[in-house]
Amino acid sequence: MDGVLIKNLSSQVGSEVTINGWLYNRRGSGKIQFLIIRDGTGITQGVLVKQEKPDLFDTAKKIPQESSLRVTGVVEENPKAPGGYELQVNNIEVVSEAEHYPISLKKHGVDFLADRRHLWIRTPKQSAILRIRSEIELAVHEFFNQNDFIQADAPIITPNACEGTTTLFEIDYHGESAYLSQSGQLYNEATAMALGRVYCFGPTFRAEKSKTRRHLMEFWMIEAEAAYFDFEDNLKLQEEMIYHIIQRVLKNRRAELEVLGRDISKLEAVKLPFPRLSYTEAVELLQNKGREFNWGDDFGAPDETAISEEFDSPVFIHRFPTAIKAFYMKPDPQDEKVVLGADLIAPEGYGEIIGGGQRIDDLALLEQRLEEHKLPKEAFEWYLDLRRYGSVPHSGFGLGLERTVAWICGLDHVREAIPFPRMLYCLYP
RNA sequence: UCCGCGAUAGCUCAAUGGUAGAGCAACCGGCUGUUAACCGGUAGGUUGCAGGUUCGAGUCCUGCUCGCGGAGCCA
Repeated sequence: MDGVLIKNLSSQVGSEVTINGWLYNRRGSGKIQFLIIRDGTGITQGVLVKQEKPDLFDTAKKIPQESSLRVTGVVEENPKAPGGYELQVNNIEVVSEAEHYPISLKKHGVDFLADRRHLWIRTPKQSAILRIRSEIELAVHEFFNQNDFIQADAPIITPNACEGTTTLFEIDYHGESAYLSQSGQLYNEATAMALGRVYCFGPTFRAEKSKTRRHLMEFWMIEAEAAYFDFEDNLKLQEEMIYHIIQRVLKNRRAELEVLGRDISKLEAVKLPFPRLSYTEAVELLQNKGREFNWGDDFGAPDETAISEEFDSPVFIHRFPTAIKAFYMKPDPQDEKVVLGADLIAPEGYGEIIGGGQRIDDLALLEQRLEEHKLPKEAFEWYLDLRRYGSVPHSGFGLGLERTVAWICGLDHVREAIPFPRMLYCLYP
């Protein structure tokens, strides 16, 4: 259909255009009214003066909130208008008159809005978040493409657990037990041995009964894996990717960040290289801040927040005790008590957004680890093959998309970082 | 699974154990540049469910249901 996007109105001043959109709100008096119109790219207003077009004025006055309409008018610049431009309306075609809309523009609670998520996403803040999410996804693809990574997606339905420890969603696979993927990493290691540098991007499922602002049952993860990448290569890749994402969002989605009221200076403060803290140094930092923490414990959310407070950029915590990390993590040759793994902690208390590290490339050690973790060796035979046939040093990581979106947008809960969040006991809509 | 908090009009919230109320939304009317517009009026209730205490319970007690926040686990 013919039409101009609201975001492009600035180039149409003086000409008559049609906007295909929805009626977001209406303001005005008995003699003049302002139709607030949204189209997914932005918000503008149509102006109607009763004296000039009495019939159209009365018709417009009766159009209910969220009706779909095509508004034709002449574009004018006006600093009072949302977005700086407005339409002197000449015609309105109501595409579909809406029933009484359940979401008013006033204050609502989260429960109420979450139950109507399919409508909530029409509001300026929610749609701004989803536009930023899309920008982040584009930035990721662009970054990997520029760095010679091939997208090779991992399966969603898997025969066994990758790490074996977390709870999985079980499904009936034609009479056989199967599970929804909780990580594509093991498959990434296989594709990396085929393609060199790979990444996968898709939904991931965790059935843990987690009930916090950082957890979803279904979330999207970007996982990269590269052959002949050592631990340091991997950290460098991660920080450059995050930096690239931030720069692209700052460049292309500044207006959306402003809609969200995000403190943009916090994002501009992110600088390369990111600080690196060994686990042991992080423990000392926590102890110096007066927190009770013993070497060998894993960090809780409040610990991560306490560490991130010390830095403007995301901070790497590396070389964790072997006992608290996954079976495939490569031990540090300098100190066998720790592994070459690192978490990236986002600033402002947003917690871990990346987990990654160098993988064990030695067959015997990997077999020993599977035994120690009491994992069924048969299920991992194909994975062990990767060490039998041309094993190489390799490293990778996984980035949680929703946590990244929440951090960049300054959200207080990851549920707003995805169009339709799947949370504990929350499966609708 | 554990700890804490909550459930009153469509929504957001009030109401010492003593007649359930306001703002917004809806509906009617007014207003010539609005910015979650504003002003006047109308209508709107099995106070989450089931028991109990009391002359009297939205309010106190017990159980249940649902929701929220946090912990653990993790991205």
